[in-house]
Amino acid sequence: MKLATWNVNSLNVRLPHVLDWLNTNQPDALCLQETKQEDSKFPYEALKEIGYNAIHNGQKTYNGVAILSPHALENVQRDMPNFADEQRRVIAATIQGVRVICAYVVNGQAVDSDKYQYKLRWLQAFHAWLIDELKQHANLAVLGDYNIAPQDRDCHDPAAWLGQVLVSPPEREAFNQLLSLGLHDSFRLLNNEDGQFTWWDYRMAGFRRNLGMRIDHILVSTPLTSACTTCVIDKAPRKLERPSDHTPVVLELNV
DNA sequence: ATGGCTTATTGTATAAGA
Repeated sequence: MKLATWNVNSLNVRLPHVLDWLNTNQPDALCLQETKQEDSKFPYEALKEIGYNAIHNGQKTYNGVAILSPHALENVQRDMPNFADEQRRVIAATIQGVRVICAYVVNGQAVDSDKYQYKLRWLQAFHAWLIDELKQHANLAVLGDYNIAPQDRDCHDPAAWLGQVLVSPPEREAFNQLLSLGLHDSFRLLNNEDGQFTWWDYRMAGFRRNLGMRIDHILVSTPLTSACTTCVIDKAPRKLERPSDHTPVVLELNV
């Protein structure tokens, strides 16, 4: 089974890249974030033409998450049941016996902002909800844009970013609290290299200079860890014309 | 040097992302 996550920064703009990537990589599930469109605009037909079913939890302009799969998407959940939120950031489904959660975690903007407080509250609710999900699903994968670089080696310049949003201690603590539930950063199960990033700023030639952050993650429950075979960051889509600022993370499992 | 790009909006500048 191949699972992937990709913040596309507008599915309307990125649809050609997504269709090409699906055709080339043939994942069993692709989780998208920042579709930035209402459900009525979602390209169900174009995806169906290449053999992909889709579920979407969208809104105009901001946020929006989707799961694409050639298989049946069962037991679909939109939004966290324990957290009333206007922002469409969560969708989940069971695919071939694996519970797949797609999440777009709050950015937080700046540590002294209301959005940062919302981010911490959101992560607290996410933690509580994942306790329930883990009780129900032994095989659980939580994919998405976490907007947290877990360690200094996941940031191109820890000194410049010290204490800032994406790396601040409370955010990292919230991430570690998710790991404490019995979830595992699949990339770090299989790759110990520094300087491995999933997002690069559009400005300052960030990608060319590898000025990035590793903020997109695939967490897996303990029963899935021994099944993980490879986890790679696919930088190819970031090199295309008019790319998303994020690039896909891809996990292969023997299930 | 708090910007640099990119996206969406019913816009002609602003907000947001990270």
